[in-house]
Amino acid sequence: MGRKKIEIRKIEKKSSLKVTFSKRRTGLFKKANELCVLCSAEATVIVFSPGGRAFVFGHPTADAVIDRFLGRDTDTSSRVVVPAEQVVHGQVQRQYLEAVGRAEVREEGGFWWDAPIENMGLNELEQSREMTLMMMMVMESESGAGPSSTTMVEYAAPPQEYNSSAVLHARDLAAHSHSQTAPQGFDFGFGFDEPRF
Amino acid sequence: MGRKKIEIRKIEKKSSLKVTFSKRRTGLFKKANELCVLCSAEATVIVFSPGGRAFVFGHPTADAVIDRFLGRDTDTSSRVVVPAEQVVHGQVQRQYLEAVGRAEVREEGGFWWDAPIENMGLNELEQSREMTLMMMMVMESESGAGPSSTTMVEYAAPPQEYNSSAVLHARDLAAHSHSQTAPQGFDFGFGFDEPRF
DNA sequence: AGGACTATCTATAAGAA
DNA sequence: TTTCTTATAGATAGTCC
Repeated sequence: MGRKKIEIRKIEKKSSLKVTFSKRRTGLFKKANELCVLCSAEATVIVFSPGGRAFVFGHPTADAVIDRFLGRDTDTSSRVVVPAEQVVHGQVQRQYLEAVGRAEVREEGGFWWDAPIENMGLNELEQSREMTLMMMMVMESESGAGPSSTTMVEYAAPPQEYNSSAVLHARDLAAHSHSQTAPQGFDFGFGFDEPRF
Repeated sequence: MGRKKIEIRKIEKKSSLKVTFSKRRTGLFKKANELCVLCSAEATVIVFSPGGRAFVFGHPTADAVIDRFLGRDTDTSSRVVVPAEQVVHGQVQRQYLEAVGRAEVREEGGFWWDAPIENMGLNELEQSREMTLMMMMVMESESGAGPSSTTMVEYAAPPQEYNSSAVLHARDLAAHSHSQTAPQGFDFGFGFDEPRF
């Protein structure tokens, strides 16, 4: 899709690889976003660069999950990469967080699934339990149990390299939703009698 | 990208939505795959259709994780959607599972991370712990600790609607790898002294 | 690292099988 | 609902900032 056709095989040239990784990662997230909006689907994408940095598109839940495994505290931030606008379409509420520089922002209402994310200071076992719950919530949110929120976040890979002065956490961003109330049940546009897809 | 430009907003026409979802999901997975191969990156994509069915592209780990949350046993199968070929590129070994009808296949060597996946019959808490470990392994595998395997799998959404006669689990498929031994460390083509990406 | 700029290549909307 | 076809919209390789 460029000046020249390329084979799909590892790019050996270091500089090209970086550029391509960046461009295609952005493209992948954009595609994921379009799929979500067009089809009222729920997509979560996690990409690890060869250097070990995690880039995430998806639920704030995935957001928190990654944080945990990077050994971060909730107040530790990660750099927001994408959403320049927030959109709410159809009956499945969907919102995009918008980066607002380093401004401090608090959520207006917050989602029902945000609560457990804020519980810090758990022991290892409890954290595991919590993650399980979070994962389940991801699944449940799709079942029509709650609103849906999508965001794209870039995570600095090694905690020790974390630079708090240049990053912003998704959870600290304002959620410019038109409505944060849970929709009264989803209308997917087709019945459940039919074979699901 | 078709005969006509479309707005990125919820498709109301039921039939169009289905077709678009299917096409774009496939396209998204393809893009994820290309990103992985081109850049030695590690991508995991989970898409929930509006009907609640989960489609996954990524590690067999993600595979197992999803299984767990769908309340399935390891021996429960899911339908393989994609990989028509297996590929091994560069120094980061990457392999694609190939669907072989309903034939029963066993892994030749299996990966180091497959072991915990086979441990069934755990209590809820242990399962959580296990999942935690699996998630961590996903992270670690990117750090150069082990080989990398990618597969695309479609999961029937509700366990109760699971139809064992028409599906095939990725873990039951033959891994046509040229080599299943762990690579002697990864060469990402650039040093770690430099800023990671 | 990200943008900007094209020439090209690729994904896909529509429609029909 | 997977496939094929074709016209187009969109993504991106190469290159310069």
